[in-house]
Amino acid sequence: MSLDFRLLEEKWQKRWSDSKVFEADPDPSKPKYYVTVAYPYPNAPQHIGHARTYTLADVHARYMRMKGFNTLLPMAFHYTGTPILAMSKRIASGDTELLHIFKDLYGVPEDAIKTFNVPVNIARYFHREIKGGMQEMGYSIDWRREFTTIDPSYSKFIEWQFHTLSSKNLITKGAHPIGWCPSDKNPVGQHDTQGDFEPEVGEFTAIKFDLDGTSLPTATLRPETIFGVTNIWINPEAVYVEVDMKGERIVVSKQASTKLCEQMTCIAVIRELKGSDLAGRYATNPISGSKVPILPAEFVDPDNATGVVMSVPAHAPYDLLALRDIKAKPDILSKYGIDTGIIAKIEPIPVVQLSGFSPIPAQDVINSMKVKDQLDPRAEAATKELYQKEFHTAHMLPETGKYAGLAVSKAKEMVKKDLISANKAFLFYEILNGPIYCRCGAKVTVNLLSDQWFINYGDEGWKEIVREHLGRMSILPEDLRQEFINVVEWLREKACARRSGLGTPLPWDRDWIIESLSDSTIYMAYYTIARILREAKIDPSVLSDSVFDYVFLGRGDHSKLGIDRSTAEAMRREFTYFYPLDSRHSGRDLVPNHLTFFIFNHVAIFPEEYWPRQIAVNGSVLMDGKKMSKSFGNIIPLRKAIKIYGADTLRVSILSASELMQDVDFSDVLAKSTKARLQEFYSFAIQYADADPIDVLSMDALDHWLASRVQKAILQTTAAMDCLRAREAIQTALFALQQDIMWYFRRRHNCCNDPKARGIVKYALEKAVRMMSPFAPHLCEEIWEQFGNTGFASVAEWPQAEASFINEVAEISEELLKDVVEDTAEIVKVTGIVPSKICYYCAPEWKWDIYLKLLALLEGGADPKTLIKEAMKDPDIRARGGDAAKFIATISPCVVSMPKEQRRRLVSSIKIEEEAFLKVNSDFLSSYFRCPVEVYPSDSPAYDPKKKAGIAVPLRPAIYVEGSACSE
RNA sequence: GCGGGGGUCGCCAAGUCAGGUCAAAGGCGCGAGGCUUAGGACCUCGUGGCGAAGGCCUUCGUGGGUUCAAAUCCCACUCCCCGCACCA
Repeated sequence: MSLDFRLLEEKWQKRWSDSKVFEADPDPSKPKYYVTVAYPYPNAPQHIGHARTYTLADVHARYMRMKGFNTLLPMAFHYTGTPILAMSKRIASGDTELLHIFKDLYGVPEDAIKTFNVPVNIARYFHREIKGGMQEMGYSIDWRREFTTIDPSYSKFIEWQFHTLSSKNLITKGAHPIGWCPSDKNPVGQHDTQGDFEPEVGEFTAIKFDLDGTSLPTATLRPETIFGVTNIWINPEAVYVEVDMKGERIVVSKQASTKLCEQMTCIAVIRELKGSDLAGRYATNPISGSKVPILPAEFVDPDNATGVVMSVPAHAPYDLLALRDIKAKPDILSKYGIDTGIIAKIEPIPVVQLSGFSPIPAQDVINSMKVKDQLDPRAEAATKELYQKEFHTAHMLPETGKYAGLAVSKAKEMVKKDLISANKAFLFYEILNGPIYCRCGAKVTVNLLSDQWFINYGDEGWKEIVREHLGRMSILPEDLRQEFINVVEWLREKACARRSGLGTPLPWDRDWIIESLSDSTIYMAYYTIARILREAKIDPSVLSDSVFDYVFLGRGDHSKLGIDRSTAEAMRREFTYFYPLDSRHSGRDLVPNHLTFFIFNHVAIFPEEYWPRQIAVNGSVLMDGKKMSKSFGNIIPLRKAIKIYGADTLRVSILSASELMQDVDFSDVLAKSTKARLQEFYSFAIQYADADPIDVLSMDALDHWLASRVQKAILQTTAAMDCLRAREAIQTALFALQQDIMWYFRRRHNCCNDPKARGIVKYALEKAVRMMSPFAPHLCEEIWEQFGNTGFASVAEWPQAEASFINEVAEISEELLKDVVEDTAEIVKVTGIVPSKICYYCAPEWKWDIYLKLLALLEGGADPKTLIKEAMKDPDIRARGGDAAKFIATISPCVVSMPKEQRRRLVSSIKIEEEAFLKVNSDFLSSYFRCPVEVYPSDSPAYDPKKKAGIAVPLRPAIYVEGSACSE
């Protein structure tokens, strides 16, 4: 009886859509719940990794809907940004690698690709693709509110956002270095480079050493070591130029002069000279005034920074090595006509004190890492290691004047600042992980954008409000709260606009496009009005700031907005009904940026009552234990996965494989076994479709047990759902409950034709179907319908535990029976006896009295150490004498180690009538072990050949197994 | 370096916040049996060691400590993953 999941899914998706069950409108008579999830960037199809976040959000929305909330889950598409532009360009230029990805990996049809030379067509194509996937997954989205971030109305909304931020002085302007293609005259991000390398920009301090009236800027990452300079290095074979920089003469490598042009204006080359022309001359240290020689060194790369390096042999392994090399081969000097005597005088000058090292730490590192010479690759590693250590732990020596005693990390900043303000240095930016090439083939350089716009997340007043609100927000999982707090602390100014890309132009400087992390922080508010804007056919041009002020801030007079009054009021109603956002869902990679910006922008723009309530974050998905990536070829597009496994299977697999923040390891076996489970659940459930309703009056102890277990499952599942522990919810609602039902079956001798039993099983299944409905909605709708219900399971009421069905005595008794079965089976197994008769001996009254007394003592807070003494104070127990003492001694360890909850249950329940209970169920035991079963009181057993009765303990009857030992 | 997450009995993975039902759920894999001409599917049992009576012994990254009791709490150490931005 194989079930066609796809057919079933289509059936229910159509019905949901036809009946508009997931369309939410304001309804003041019902409480609302508003869930959003980060909208997708449509430059590729989604894969099962994306599905995790969206499925969890959907499950959450579905759960809240069943709990009676008027729940809204909308979706939109984030067209903003540059990657789509870059892709379009690559397609237009016939890039075969990308064509291959589109065609073979993503399955994009040929004629669609033909349109991809227009960037927005890529977005439109994948938009449709992603949306199709979401619909096929059965997400309960209100599609009427869909939009894209390049819709003109959305742009007006973003303009309003930026005007509002600006009016609160949260937008600043400044200089910002970025990776740059000198040929395209455009910034380059990772997606613009050959091999997808993210350009890393490093900041060098170029310190100006005076050279007979011109200056020689030595570029360094460690300006604080200026005190230890013994000489300057240049590459003797490289070409240097003397240039005019803002009226000042400087000498740098030829390559550096080109780069300086990108980083500042007014560079004019005056003359070229060879590196060797500089060698042997002296330059003046701008801080100490001492003169140091300029020496040739091969390791100096003219294409790195200024091509001039200051030598600090005490702390820089390269410098020490170069000096050593030169000393070993003084003829290098004579080759360039330099007096070989000058190097003899050069001695390293220590600048910082690094504990655990000699005054010349560079020497220590060279020795320990066995670096040969300046061209040895280990020199690089040695430099890194020493720099790390010094930066974080070393302190400046007394010889460094005002910087003495400062930590290197502090001193570095101070020296840099002081030198720059004294015009003795300037900043020079360089690509650190270069060379990196733009896709056009040009080498990426650094450009200093002087008029960059920022959102000032470093604003202390703003941070304070964010901190305070964050403290009130719910963060799921709670473990992530600290990370959010940290992010708020180190957030600084964030560049918020770019020169290119899709998106909204900055309203006051239209050469800039607002970048994607800045135009996606408050759009959850836009969903509340998107439908109205479309339905009322509002012309975007009338969406002035005052309209948004009215709708979102309740400011202004609606008669002067320039739009229809009823429309304005409808938008305001919609916003005030659904806002604040109750839960924001996203993957954990967005914690340090989007999710935090989201809080920042909300508290800056909206009134306090509309600030977000909760953030829910989930981990990612691995494929067969490996990260999904194009190069591994292990990405399964979502729609393909749906075709293979079905939506419900995917939903349950992804959410049941691990808890919230852990990575899920998806695999074919996981999906297949999940599918089998769901299939089994379905086939099992429909067998009970026509069962009678539960008949409370005729329920026996076992029925009460199952009914009680159902209530426990409801309680536990609900608690798990409340903190989005989807895995636990599925485990409980599906697997645990199923196990209980299976046990019930065995107890009924696998025969459930009895209408009464069928009724109770259906009752349990009906609860399970409701609880599974958020996870496997299509399958549950199908069962729900076959169970004879009208309406959708998707909006059925979430089950509530019925207190009258909770029956601790039934549960304790049933546990007793399971324990008895288990213990008996253990004995049979270990002894190898083939049982011909089994006898059980139940503990006598007096043991129960003591047992319960001990439990009560512990419950009353007695110290486990003195429990025995405490118990012996009791006159009734003393009266029993030795037997009692012996009994207490045997059971006290197990009484003491009993979990609190169990102890409480036993103390508060009425006593279990073991003997009667086992006698009633001796048929079951007898058929289980295929032999006669007898139950006796242990104080007067009618048959006890091996004298076992004495060891009986409450809830642990003594067992005697009689039979022939198996000879093997 | 800073910040965050993690290391559990073949693999995946619960359990840790609130110490005790924890030799430690569940899934996968593996082994035995049942069912089948066989395979698959399915069902039952087993899957740290020992055990002819329900027990005992050794385990939760490593080493200490607290406690009647530690996978769980405290301290130290170690290894792995991720982020440190202008990029979605």
